[in-house]
Amino acid sequence: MYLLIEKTFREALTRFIRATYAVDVNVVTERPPRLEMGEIASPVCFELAKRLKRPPRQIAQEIADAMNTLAGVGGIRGVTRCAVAGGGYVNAFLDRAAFFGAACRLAGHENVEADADAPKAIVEHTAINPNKAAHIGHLRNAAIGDTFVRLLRHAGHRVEVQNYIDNTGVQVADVVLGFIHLEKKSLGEVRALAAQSRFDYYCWDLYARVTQFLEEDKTRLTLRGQVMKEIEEGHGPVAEMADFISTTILRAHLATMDRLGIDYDLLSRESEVLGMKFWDAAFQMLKDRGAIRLATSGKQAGCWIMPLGDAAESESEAAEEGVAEAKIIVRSNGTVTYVGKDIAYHLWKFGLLDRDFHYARFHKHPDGHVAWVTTMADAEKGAPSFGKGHEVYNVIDSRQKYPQQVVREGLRALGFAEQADHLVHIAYDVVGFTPRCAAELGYTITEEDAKRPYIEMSGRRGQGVKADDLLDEMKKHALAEVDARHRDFSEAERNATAGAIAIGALRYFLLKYTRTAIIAFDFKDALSFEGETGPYVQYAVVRVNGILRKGAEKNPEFDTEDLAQAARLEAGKIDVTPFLQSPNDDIWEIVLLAGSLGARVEAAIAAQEPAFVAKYAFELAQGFNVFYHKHHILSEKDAEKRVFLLRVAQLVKDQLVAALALLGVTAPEKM
RNA sequence: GCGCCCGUAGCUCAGUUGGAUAGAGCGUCUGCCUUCUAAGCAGAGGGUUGGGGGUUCGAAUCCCUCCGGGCGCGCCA
Repeated sequence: MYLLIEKTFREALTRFIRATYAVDVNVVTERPPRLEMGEIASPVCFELAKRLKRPPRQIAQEIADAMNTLAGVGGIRGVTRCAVAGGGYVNAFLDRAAFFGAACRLAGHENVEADADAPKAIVEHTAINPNKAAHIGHLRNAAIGDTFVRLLRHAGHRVEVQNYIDNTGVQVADVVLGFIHLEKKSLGEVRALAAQSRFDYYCWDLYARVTQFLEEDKTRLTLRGQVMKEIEEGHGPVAEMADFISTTILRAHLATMDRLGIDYDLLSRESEVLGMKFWDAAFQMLKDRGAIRLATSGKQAGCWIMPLGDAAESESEAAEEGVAEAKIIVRSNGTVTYVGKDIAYHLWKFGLLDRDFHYARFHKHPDGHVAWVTTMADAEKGAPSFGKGHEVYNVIDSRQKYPQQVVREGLRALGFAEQADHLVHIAYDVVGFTPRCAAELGYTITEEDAKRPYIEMSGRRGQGVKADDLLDEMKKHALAEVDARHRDFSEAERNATAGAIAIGALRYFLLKYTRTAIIAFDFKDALSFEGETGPYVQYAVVRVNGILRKGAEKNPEFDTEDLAQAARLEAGKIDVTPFLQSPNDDIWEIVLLAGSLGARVEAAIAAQEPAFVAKYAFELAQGFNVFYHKHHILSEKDAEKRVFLLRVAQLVKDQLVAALALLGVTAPEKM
């Protein structure tokens, strides 16, 4: 609601300024520091003052006067008047009653449905190597990605969610190596093991052992080389074991993500990127379009290289100095590098490659949604049209920034400038431990590590908090709290409530930090259900539930009267203006905030920053708690005010539920 | 060496394209449950926005410089 009025106000200012002063300025708006100064402010006159060489206040007065005439005849919908403030701000005051009515009508229906033929956004996230259990660093990736998907869908975008599975890389090979050389297990024995234990946890430990095994004696790396070669050939017992491991662990990852409500449309696997020869097609394109060239001298002789940035202009100098300024795409032995494969894959994502995968159904999410997988086998019928994205968002940690840039440059070099501009890297920083937390978990840390602000999680070394362990721990914690409060709950209620709280706490914890913040994980922070946490927000919803429930239960005699009053309120027969102008504006404050979800979602999408929405949910819950303590709804004597307060509570609840849904969190009925 | 990110209250972090008096949470201290759930609320205390310059009517935000921390730059994936 706020978003709409803000936009209208901005447009009115822009039009007026262009018509009157014949200048084009970017009109920005913001919230004034205090409500009595209005709800929208624009500092545009400071900029105009410079250009017109006139005092800002004078211009502001002219604009405000003009806007008032406009507003008076309904020129700016939702705005009652404008005024000059401070040194030259133009402030707008909203029609509070109209805002309230519109916000109530819109609440819960703000999301726009996407057209089936609208441009598609592809979001890739999660992408965990399928050789060990997921840890909370992986969870941060998935939570950011999943929330971003929800934001895009809320705003009416068509979205396809992909999870890239590197099932042929060293990480899987290392676990295969572990089973064969350290444990001397056959495929049959590995299968049996997987059937009777948590396979992803088992591999977690084995992977760490393999890492150590290889570090102890570098000559053992030849074993890895052998395993990788056999995996790449795609048949034989080693390849079969690799496939079994990666597939089993992928299922474990999906089960973990299902606990958090994270869905995928497509699981695209490296094995098919290789098997379908995407690279061959891309290689031809790169050569045809002159994006890469064969180096004939210097260190990179024999490699196919892609000049980068400045190197493109000064390549001869670089060659003379023997400096490697270009990115190697194909090695001198003819094998393709990681970026090469990634360029090929991104050509497919944008629908620029004349090849496609075969698809098969792989997994059914709890909500019934089917995740498809790429396959070398015959295609199953009924697959949606995958790929051909208009925009591509990759949620990958910030260390991958350089390779992502190279892929973008590759697209540009191929002449796909528009696609290159539409390839967005949603970078986030890692999750580490506080040194204290690492020590608690029993990891040996050096003295140097102890002084660091955080210690990195490492699947390779087997150091990390496993996602399922943390979720279990949080649920246990939540269950204890539920038990202490609600002895009357059934077993099913206890579980459902504790589960919702655990997910709320975990997802909020992962999303409240902005992407550039390094999360130093500590159980104390993560397990907290007080203050700026998911449960705090859920609790506000529960409070509204309580009011609505009690209102109906305890006062049946109220009921008929309130129903009649509520009907009058919806019909606009009750003048709510006095309620929204109470001496200190406190009710208006919460109504205004409740009507601002759309504006926050837009900002979150523009900045690709899910934390904005988490922050909003917390602020709204906080605002409600203040309102809740100040206005006792059910004991309010004035029937008109009572139904009004009740409607405000309902409005806040609707918006809290909507904001939580964007974060992938639900609120229980009671907690 | 080159490039990117970060430095804000005791701790952990916000601060939307430069805007009005820099905000939360945690922790500390003081109050509030016989009225809708205290997973809550009210209040107190806590700041040279790493230092120094500059641009601007206006800087936590932009530029320069220094200090401190992190990451990336491979014929690894």
